[in-house]
Amino acid sequence: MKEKCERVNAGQIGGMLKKVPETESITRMAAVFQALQSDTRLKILFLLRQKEMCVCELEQALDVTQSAISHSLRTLRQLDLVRVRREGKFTIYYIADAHVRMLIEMCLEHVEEKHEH
Amino acid sequence: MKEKCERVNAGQIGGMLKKVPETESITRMAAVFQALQSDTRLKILFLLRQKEMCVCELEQALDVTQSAISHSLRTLRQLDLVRVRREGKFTIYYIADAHVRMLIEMCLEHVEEKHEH
DNA sequence: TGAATATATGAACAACTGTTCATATATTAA
DNA sequence: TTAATATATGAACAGTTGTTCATATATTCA
Repeated sequence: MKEKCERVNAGQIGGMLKKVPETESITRMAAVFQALQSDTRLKILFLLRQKEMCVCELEQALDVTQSAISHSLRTLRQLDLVRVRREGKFTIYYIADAHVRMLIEMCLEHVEEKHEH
Repeated sequence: MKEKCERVNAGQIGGMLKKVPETESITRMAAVFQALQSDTRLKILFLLRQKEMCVCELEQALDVTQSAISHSLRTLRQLDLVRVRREGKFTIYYIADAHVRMLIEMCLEHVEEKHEH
């Protein structure tokens, strides 16, 4: 650690660093936000927020290939942002939990608020 | 639109699509999540959550160059996730608003919950 | 069984991102 | 003024991502 700026209080900063989540959590969070960073995946979540859906329904709703949707769903699934249920030959996807709903709603509020004036 | 899967109800899907935020909002959200997807920027936010800080303090706390921090801060600033205030020769950064705090807290809860069992 | 439908996966490529290095600008103090 | 400190910016490169295409697997129904 270099001691440069007069505002720096090394002890205080040390204390603050302890309150930053551990690297593993940060990396996991980065992965979650990274999954939420694609237009396609966001649209999928805003659809699933209204009703659980199978892949073909999503395919009908979105303007990308079935392959792209499937890849997107896998990403969301791996981070437990959506969950799956088999129903005969259909695979039904749905939003995992309230956190996920909150995340996209908070973010939507944030971006819409900024453009109202 | 192709009409394939027997579960698809084109009318219903049309109605659901209307409730998906408009493309501009989605794109803006994607940009916000994209900004939150980097370890460095997340650490910055978890530090700023505790106390507003100048760039050198962040430099002291994080293990990246001043340039990298400055670039990261610009990204966060452009999306109104953090705001700036000049104080003499220092530039003080702070979390923009409650939405941002919520976003990182929701995500942290999500990832920590998943690893407790 | 076999054909049809539904979904998943791997490869490949263009596009994008984060970092560092080098340098520019802004502010203060001398 | 000039020197020192604080911050910002542009270029460039390695690494990562999202999509499509081609193909594989799984389930149902005849």
